[in-house]
Parts: sequence; structure tokens; C-alpha cells
Amino acid sequence: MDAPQRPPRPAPPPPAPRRSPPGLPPGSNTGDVLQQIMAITDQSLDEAQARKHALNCHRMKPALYSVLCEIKEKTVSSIHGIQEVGPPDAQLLRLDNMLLAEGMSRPEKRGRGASAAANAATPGGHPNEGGLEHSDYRAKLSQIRQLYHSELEKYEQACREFTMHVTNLLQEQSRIRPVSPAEIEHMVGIIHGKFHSIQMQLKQSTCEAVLALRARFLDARRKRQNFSKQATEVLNEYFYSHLSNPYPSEETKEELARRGGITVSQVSNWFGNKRIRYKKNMRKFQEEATIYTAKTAVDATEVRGPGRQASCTSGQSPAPPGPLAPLTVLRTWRLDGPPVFTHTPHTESCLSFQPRSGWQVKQMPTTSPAGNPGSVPSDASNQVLGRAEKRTL
DNA sequence: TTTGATGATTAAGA
DNA sequence: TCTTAATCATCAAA
Repeated sequence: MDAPQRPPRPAPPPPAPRRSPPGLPPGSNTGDVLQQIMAITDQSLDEAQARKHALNCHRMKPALYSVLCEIKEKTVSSIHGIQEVGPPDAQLLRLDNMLLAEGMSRPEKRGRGASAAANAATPGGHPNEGGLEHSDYRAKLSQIRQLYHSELEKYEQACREFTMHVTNLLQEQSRIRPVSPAEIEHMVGIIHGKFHSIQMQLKQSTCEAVLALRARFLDARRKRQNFSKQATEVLNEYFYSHLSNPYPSEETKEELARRGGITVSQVSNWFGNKRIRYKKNMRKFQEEATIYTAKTAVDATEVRGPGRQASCTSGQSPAPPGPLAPLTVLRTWRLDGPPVFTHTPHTESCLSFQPRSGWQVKQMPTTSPAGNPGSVPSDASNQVLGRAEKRTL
């Protein structure tokens, strides 16, 4: 492509007489003046002010100004070609959305709002579980939020100050060179663009910090701690006393959770694990079943009180062959104390999980050979029975 | 360090 | 939504 035709340049003017202008050192000419302008930034403020004043009064200033105007006219088209800062891109939108989701978009307020926002941002959606870890998570999240907003404010202020500074500078410069409002606006746009990219980096870093915190929290949540002895006993006691139907209702789970000092979901997990592991290896759990059976029987005897014969304990030890020692009592689950058992003397039930047909109970009259497999009331039906739960021992 | 126990998570199915 | 079954990851005893 051919280069655009340039208008013929006028012949350079004859060299100006090498006479020192007023206020400038002797021997100054236009070249010297330009050199002094270029070097003005290297001087001290006072020196620069004095030099600026001298330049403003320089006799060559009008001529220099008109030359600058000419150059400006030639370059102004390139300024018009520069695009303004476009709409926020997809990445910025994504970052903003994420910060909004993490409760980062607004500075933290004291009081309920802050904790509510932190709770809403708690992974897993269980803001009330695992108090210590959650409070730690909230504290860290709050720290990130504070840092983010403090940095954001700093950048915004710096942007404002720098914009004002540059605007003032350009207005000041407009006295010695042509500076159009459009140019000032363009410069402001450039500055905003730079600060915009810094803000994006800040948002990116904040998102990364939140993600890292979340990952760490989730890892920590995955770390397990064995349940307390009491919790294990409460759960095992229920499990082995409901082997025929080891599916506690939601209400019972809550009660077990309260008694064991664990959460309802932990109770659910425990029963899920226990059922499958028991089913897989009943023999292995036989001893445990015997222990809890005996323990429950002792509890029942104690609850029934001295002087009353605990006939249900007979035949419990040693454990008979088969999964469990069969004996059925009715147990009333008390919310505020140990369970109360009522003996059902004429039936026996033995366990429970049949490899082909699932969890079942065989109930047999103690005075006659084994009868047909019977069903045991589900937990729901137990509640119908006034929370008196049929218990197999 | 190894190994079994155990709490938690996840995908699939009812 | 709950359960099962498989699996992961950690704990704790040997």
C-alpha cells in the first residue's frame, strides 16, 4: 500500500538569531527552550516553577504554541480512533457474581447482618452444625471481606486522586500546549482502565482466597473424630435393640443425637454404616451384639427396680447360637431418662437380617417350636404405640 | 509402619 | 428424600 500523500512542507524558516531570550540563560534558542521543557521534570519544584514562569513569558511561546497546535491537529484523529472502555467482560461478571455469592460484595456490617451473610456463605448449607469450625470459617471469611473492601476503597481513592491530579496537570499544561477536553477525557478513561484492571486483579485474588478457604474448610470437615464412648453406646444400644428394624425415625434420631452429643446427620450416617457393616459381617458383630444385649438387659433390670423379678434376662447369657439371643420386651423411650422396658413373656424374636429377604424378625412362642417369621412394627408404628418400642433381646 | 475400625462422602436406585 | 453400597480418609492400636 502506498504511503498517504503528504502536503509539501514549507521551507524551514531561517535560523533565529542566537540571542538569549529574557529570563533565560544567555545563548538560549528554540532548541534550548525545548530541551529545558523536557528537563523540567528533573528539577526541584521551586526551580521548575521559576523555569515554567520564564517559559510562559518567553517571546517564542506563541510561535511554539501554534506549532504544537499544528502537530496536535495531525494526531487528534488517532485519539478519536481509540475506543472507550467497553462494557464489563465475562470474567469480571463472573468474579462479581462469585463475590456476591460469597457475601463479599458489601462491606461487613456489625450485628446480625454480618453473621447472617457469613452463615449464608457457609459451605454445605448447615450453618448451625460444627460450631467451632464454622466460627473459624466465618472469622476467616470476614477477614478476607474486610481486606477486600479496604483495598477496594484504597484503589478507588487513589483512582480519584490520580485522575484529579492528571486533570489538573493537563489543564495546567493547556496553558503551554493545546489540550482539548476530549483529550483530558481520554486520559481519564485510560487511568480508569488501569485502575479497573487493578480492581479486577483484586477481585480475582479475593475469589482465590475464598476458594482456598472453602477448600481448606471442606478438607477440615472431612477429617473425622471418633464418637465419644457415650455416643457409641447410645447408638449401639438402639441398634441392637431394634435389630429387626434398625431404622430410627427422625424424632428418634434427634433424641439419639441429643443423648450422644452428636448431630442428626451423624446419627443417620452411623446407622447407614452400621446396617451395611452388620449385614456384611454379622458374625463379627455377634460379640458386640451380646454385650449390648446383656447391658440393655441389666439396665432394664435396674429400671424395673429391686424385688421385681427380671424374667426377661433369663437365657440371655451366654448368647444362643444365631445372630442374637431372642427375647422380646416392650421398651418405652423416655426423653428425660433411661428407657423403661416391659417384658412380653410369651414370645421370642430372633434377628433380623436375612440375606435374601432383608431385615426381618422371627417371633416364636417360648413354649412352642419356632413359628413363622413375623413382622415387627416399624418405628412409625412404634410411635403409634405411644413410643413403646418392641425390643428384641 | 501397618492394619483394622470408623466417620464421611457420593452415586445410584426406589 | 432416604437407603444402599462403595469408597475415601483418618484414627488408633499393634
